[in-house]
Amino acid sequence: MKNLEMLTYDELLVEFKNILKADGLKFTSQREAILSTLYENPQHFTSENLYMLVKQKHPELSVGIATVYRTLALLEENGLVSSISLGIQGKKFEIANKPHHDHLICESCGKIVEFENEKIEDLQHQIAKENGFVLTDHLMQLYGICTECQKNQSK
Amino acid sequence: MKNLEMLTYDELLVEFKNILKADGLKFTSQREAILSTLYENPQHFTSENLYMLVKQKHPELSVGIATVYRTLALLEENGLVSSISLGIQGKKFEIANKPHHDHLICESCGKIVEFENEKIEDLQHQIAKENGFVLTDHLMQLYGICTECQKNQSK
DNA sequence: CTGTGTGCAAACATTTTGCAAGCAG
DNA sequence: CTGCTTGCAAAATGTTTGCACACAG
Repeated sequence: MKNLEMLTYDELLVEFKNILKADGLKFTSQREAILSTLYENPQHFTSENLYMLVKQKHPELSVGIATVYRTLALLEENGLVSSISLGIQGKKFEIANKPHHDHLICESCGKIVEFENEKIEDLQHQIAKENGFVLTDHLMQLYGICTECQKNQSK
Repeated sequence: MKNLEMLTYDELLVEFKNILKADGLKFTSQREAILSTLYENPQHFTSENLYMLVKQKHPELSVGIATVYRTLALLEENGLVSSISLGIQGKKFEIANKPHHDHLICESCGKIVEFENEKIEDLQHQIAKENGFVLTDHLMQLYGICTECQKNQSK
């Protein structure tokens, strides 16, 4: 697969259209609305959040929640979005046009900070190797209390 | 909290009873059945799996799925079981009487291998610190294909 | 006895699916 | 035109809750 890091929206769109064409699928206004909303809001969305925002940004389209689910699944299968599953906050999605990274999550306010660390990635590959696994993916989430919430708690 | 690593079942039971007493809760045969089933089967259970196994092992009790959920929540709050949430496989629980570890998961057969790596833990703390977080917990899951599934796939 | 714990069924939240109509190619 | 895509509502899934009875302390 092409390297998706730091694509512009137009490049992302072309990439999406290519994927659709390759699979005999169609480019629809709903699919574009979902992709553009994800691109313009590089946050972490639940399906519900995204559904709301897409409706708000594209009131002319009648987008159903089912389409959001179906499109997210399609985008995720093709690597255009990635998801993390947080415990109580549910599953969240984000556009995958940035370098691989992991998440640091504030247990108090829900804030998500992204980070990358090559040393850890190396160690992960080493661990997989030691256990005879071929590594395909990984998930690392650090939970803690952010600076601001630490202050608020001590009040 | 007391260090729960490598407790015998009797020690674990005492620990559980102490927690119950401290909270004004009661020790019931259902709660014991669930705890002992978890202890005797140090695997990773979904709520449903555990429910089935408890019923099978204790046919004299009529244990409901609601009790399994309630007891798992109680045990997890008190650190006697821990859970990981796998994407499609759902949330899984395991008894927490062993040292902290993370999981290496085969995407083909679902096998789960446990591992621990101090270097990674150190790096995680360092990352949290750099971002002003106080780390309370973390989750790391490596996904890959295990040795056996690699063989089967190449057939 | 008192109040917690229980199973059951209903309620819930989230996600998936069947369907007939819409529309991209 | 063809058949993929859509919204809708129904269904399925996983989890929680209200309730009346059971039972631990």
